[in-house]
Amino acid sequence: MSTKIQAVRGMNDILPDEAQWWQAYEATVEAWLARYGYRNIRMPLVEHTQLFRRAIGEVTDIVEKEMYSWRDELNGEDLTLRPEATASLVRAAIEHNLLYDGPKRLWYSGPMYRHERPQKGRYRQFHQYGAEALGFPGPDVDAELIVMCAALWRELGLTDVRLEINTIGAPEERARYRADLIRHLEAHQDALDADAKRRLHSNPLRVLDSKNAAVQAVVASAPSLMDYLGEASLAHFDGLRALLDAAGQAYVINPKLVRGLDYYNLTVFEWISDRLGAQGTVCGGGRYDGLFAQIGGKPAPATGFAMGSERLIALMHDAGRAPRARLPDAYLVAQGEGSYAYGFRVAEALREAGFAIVQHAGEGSFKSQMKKADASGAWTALIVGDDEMRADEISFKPLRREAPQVRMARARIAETFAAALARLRD
RNA sequence: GUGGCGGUAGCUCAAAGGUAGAGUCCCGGAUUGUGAUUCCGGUUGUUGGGGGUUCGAGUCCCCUCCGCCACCCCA
Repeated sequence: MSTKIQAVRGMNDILPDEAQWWQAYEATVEAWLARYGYRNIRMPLVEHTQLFRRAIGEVTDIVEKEMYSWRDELNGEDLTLRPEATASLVRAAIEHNLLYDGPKRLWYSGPMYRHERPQKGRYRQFHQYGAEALGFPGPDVDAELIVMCAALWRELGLTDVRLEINTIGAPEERARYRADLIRHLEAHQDALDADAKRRLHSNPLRVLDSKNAAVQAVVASAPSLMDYLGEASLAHFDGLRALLDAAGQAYVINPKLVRGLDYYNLTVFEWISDRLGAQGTVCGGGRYDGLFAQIGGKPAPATGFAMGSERLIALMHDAGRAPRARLPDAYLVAQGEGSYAYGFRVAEALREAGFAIVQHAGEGSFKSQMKKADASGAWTALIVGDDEMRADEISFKPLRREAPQVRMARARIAETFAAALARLRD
């Protein structure tokens, strides 16, 4: 038995080289959200288990077998690490009456937890950004959400992300369809696999997107949900399509797209990439007009999406747009009695002026300090030794351009340094 | 959760049952306080972990952990 402790399965460290990509991604996404008028909201990672059971649905895979749930022995509460954040966000909106003065556009981000078997693009702790438009009933906001995603993909440099949309109607329409679908599936029971049989009564719509060929044959002859939609549902869908068309946004209608969470109605959509293997969905969402009432709030229409950070960042890697790290403007090398303290005052003065300065710490010969200066990627080395201290000066040595080393007075070092650096970067 | 493939130095990978290696990285040196190129030298390690077979196991067997792929599911 090893005594070495490692990270929990499916929960990954994001090391500095990779974190650089995350920071570039996060900066882009958050600026983009702001441009569409979405405001940040932050919910806890832990919620009462009941919230997810009621919001997501008892017979979904998430609730049945993927939630990190436990009983808090200190007070007997049943708690769960959030598997998604829409339920939390709606809970918060109800709890704080956020819609009292009208609709809201909100975004969140952070880790989510699902106990699945890990795979590339699928982790037990994964990260999402989500945008939710609360209180807007019309297809215009559905279209806004979809079109804004397309803008983000462009900005992240991603091509080959395609859009699939569908409508799953109103709950009553879906109930009538569901009854007929069950009848149809029952009539062909012997062709169904174990999974389809299990879902036949609990969640028959999930049978539609089965990958089993025999099941698909049964599905092909099944009634279509589209034929059960009333005038209002059809108008909503037509409205969405008209807006997407007007925006020049290409899409495919996938009648089998039903999505895994129970709270959706009318519009559902997914953005999918073929470059990620089996975990190709990069963003998914839809309308959930019933959720507010479902978890005990005043009814309110709502629509939104969540996108997977790991998957999008994987696509950014694929697209090859490497983020540029901020390299130090100078690496400060010091040698001699009292040189560190002297150098530190110089470094602080430069940092106050906004420069990134790395000061050598610890042991190291002059030569090895210079090697570190080079390896740091810094534009320049600042050198402090006995000579410089005697003259109250600093030596300035360019590292990336052929240019002479010069001495600078410590007084007004920030201005002198700024001017010299600007000349170097010309 | 089911099935398949894999795990050797920080990284990328060799070693066909017989002394664990290469490249890279890192560290030190090449005449006093000057980096990157070059040259010389050095550490890379319980071969993921545990057990078994064998005179001998990185190599064969079992268990386990982790990763990857597919199913499943979704972000």
